[in-house]
Amino acid sequence: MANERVSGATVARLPNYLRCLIDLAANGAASVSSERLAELSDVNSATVRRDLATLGITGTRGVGYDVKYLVFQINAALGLNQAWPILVVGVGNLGRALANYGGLESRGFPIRALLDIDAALVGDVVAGVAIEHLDDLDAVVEREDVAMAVIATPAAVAQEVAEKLTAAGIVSILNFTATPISLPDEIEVRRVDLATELQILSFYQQRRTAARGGTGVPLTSAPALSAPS
Amino acid sequence: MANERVSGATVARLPNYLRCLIDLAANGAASVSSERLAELSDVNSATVRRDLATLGITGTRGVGYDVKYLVFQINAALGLNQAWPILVVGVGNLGRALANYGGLESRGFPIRALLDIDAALVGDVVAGVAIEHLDDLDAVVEREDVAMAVIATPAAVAQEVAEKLTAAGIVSILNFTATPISLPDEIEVRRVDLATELQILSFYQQRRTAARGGTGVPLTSAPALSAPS
DNA sequence: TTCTGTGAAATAGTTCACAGCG
DNA sequence: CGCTGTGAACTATTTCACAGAA
Repeated sequence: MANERVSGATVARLPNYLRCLIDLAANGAASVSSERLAELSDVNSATVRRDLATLGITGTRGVGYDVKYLVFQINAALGLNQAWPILVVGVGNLGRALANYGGLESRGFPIRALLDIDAALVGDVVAGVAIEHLDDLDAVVEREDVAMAVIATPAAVAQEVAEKLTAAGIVSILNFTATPISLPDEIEVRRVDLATELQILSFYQQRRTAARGGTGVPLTSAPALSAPS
Repeated sequence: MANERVSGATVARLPNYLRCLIDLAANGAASVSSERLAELSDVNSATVRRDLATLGITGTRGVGYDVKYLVFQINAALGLNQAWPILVVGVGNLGRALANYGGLESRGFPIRALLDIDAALVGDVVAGVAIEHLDDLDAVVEREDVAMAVIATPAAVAQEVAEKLTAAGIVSILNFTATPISLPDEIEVRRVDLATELQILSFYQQRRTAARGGTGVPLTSAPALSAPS
């Protein structure tokens, strides 16, 4: 296969390219220039060209890239030419939100199972999927042939759940809780945390406010620091 | 104020340091070495030292950093010495999940308002907050003095909602929909998209599978590409 | 002696700018 | 002629490694 070593930065941009390309295709565009795709994805056009070149994807000089081919190739690079069934552990509000959100199924990640430790929930059907008990994890993984899971439990049990998932054969985990989980290197984990995102926003917002002379916001400001030499 | 220019990479790590430090403090640790904090945060210790130095935070040679002081300083750097009230637009499953998730309130982001366009929802109370109509946005922003908002609507209306938020005076937005929104530079926006995260996981998973000789997974593999010279 | 603070080296990622293909 | 593909310059970020403070 053609891909050498694809940088993390490149990988992170691929889903965005894909989304833009799907829009373009829906609007009937047959080809697209790196310039245009760059504009839609909010990156530099050289970056687009280099990312694609890295994947071994080639365009036509003087014309651009074939939209359909590009979609196919990026899908292939991301491993999306097949659907990846997923399971969701934790059917609280968040788990339900995920189950009812059609965007996963439509983008190639059908939710095949919902698991919880609460026996009272077992058997309830959410978005067409019956909730099963976490104790049956092994059987579920085998039955549905899933390799990816989303953890939507309370943070306190995330690590424990992650270990069970790993033991059951899950190899990629999206952790939606506030605590990071640690697993062997061969398991791929990504964490998404709302509070983290808001805190980052807060940093920039605070800075902006400070730059404006601190109008309005009554910051309990830190004691002045002696700057290091 | 002591902060020169803090890199985005550094800012993104601060919430993680903070979480680790709060754990340490809860366990009674009075001081922490960069080595230990690095280990907990899964980064290199030199990175920790440099990040802190960038913020003007200084430790004690031979000892480490004072945990409580560090928490205070990072909080200050992130602008978290005050609470940032937020509002959530879109009270579907996701909006409800956010409203019921205590992790935001406890980390300094109390949800002060829930807005929706569906008149049938207006007046319902979710997690102690009454749903209001999006048309009343201006009044709500003024009344609650909020500067940050989370968009949890269907993707199709995200852009429109974002513009209304901006017009109403919101300056930081967390976009939880699949489509990016574009706004003037002075508005800070972050997008979190589930499918994007899963696609990134998929890339690494596919690669791992391929490396193992493709056992099991029946990938519709792309036609072999001629590698560029 | 331990652990910070930081020059300097190394690595990663972006962008320019242009030769050259279609 | 327009646009790709890519050397080479540039910028950002990480990491090493060590002088020096407590």
